[in-house]
Amino acid sequence: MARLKILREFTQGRHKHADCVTTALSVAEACCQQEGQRLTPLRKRVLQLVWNSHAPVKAYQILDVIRHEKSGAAPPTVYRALDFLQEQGLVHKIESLNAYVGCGAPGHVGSGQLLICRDCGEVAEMDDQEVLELLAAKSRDVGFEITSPTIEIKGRCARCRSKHG
Amino acid sequence: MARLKILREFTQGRHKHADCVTTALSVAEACCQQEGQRLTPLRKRVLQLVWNSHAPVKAYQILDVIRHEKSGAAPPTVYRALDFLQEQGLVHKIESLNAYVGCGAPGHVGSGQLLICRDCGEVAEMDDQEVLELLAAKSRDVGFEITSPTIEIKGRCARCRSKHG
DNA sequence: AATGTAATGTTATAATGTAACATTCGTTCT
DNA sequence: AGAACGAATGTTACATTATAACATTACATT
Repeated sequence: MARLKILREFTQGRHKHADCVTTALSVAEACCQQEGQRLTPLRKRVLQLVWNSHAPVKAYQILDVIRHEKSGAAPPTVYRALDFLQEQGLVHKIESLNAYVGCGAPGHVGSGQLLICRDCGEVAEMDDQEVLELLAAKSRDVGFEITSPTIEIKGRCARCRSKHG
Repeated sequence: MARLKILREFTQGRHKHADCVTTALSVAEACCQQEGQRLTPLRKRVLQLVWNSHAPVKAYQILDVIRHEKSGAAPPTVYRALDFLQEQGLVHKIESLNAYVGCGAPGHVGSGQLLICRDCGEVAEMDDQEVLELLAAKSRDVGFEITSPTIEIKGRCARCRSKHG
């Protein structure tokens, strides 16, 4: 089973979450630097709020926080930051939940496979070439050329399975 | 490339679309009959409206039509019908578009792979066991057990590719 | 400092979806 | 036939998600 990359793992029990956030932010800094993009304080703050949870975060949850920090924050404040972060591949939108998660490996826009645990709500991300290639091959059989697949898989993570049967 | 089933094809050029609709409706009749479910006139009409296009249809587009036919139609009128149709596997929701398409092979809830053409907007549906099995295997490697995958693939259909390069 | 673009602020509204309760319709039982 | 029950629909109100459009501010370059 080569080529299975994990971009974002489930937290198996406790972990030092501050580290996830710190890492994500410094990776983001580096990534934007490289691309000549500006990770402004607002964008950085939104990214931090997305990373504050291993479960998907909703735009209006972020807005609620930002409102307490900046008077005059409004939906576009948050959506624009999220759009930017998505373009940079720093966050993914989970379409089936209208919510957002941080991406563990930016530069890497919208191709991973998101694993969403129905019990604990956490989201992991795989990036598997075999899956993409198989999908591409099957699509080609129908004459279809893939530009961007959205793969969101609901199920149960290892920890929840071992916990309640 | 065994096991690749096509549940819903792209329309390659013209076709007698009335036939798609007629077939879908009678399949639905049979399917509900079998399951002891009631395909009421309202539900049937909504299904028909979903099938009227090979492109995804929005809930409020359906509502606009229904409003002209029944005074007092409101969002729940449509959403309830759509919920029922989804439960029966007669339509799929495309999460990334907030829109609906008819399913070519009911009884078959939420497992196909939707192919969405960025140019013409049409949607086809594959149901490929290999893809599902590969995803299941890869997920298992991470300890994850799939309950329901959402696979929505954007790209270009054969016809649009041959038409504009 | 002057200019131009990117980012953010601000107001308003559009688009999507659901909660909660009332009424009607169909079936079954007597 | 009539009563009684649950399923389906009607109805009102509102919650959630997202964008348009225009004004202002911040930043980089000249």
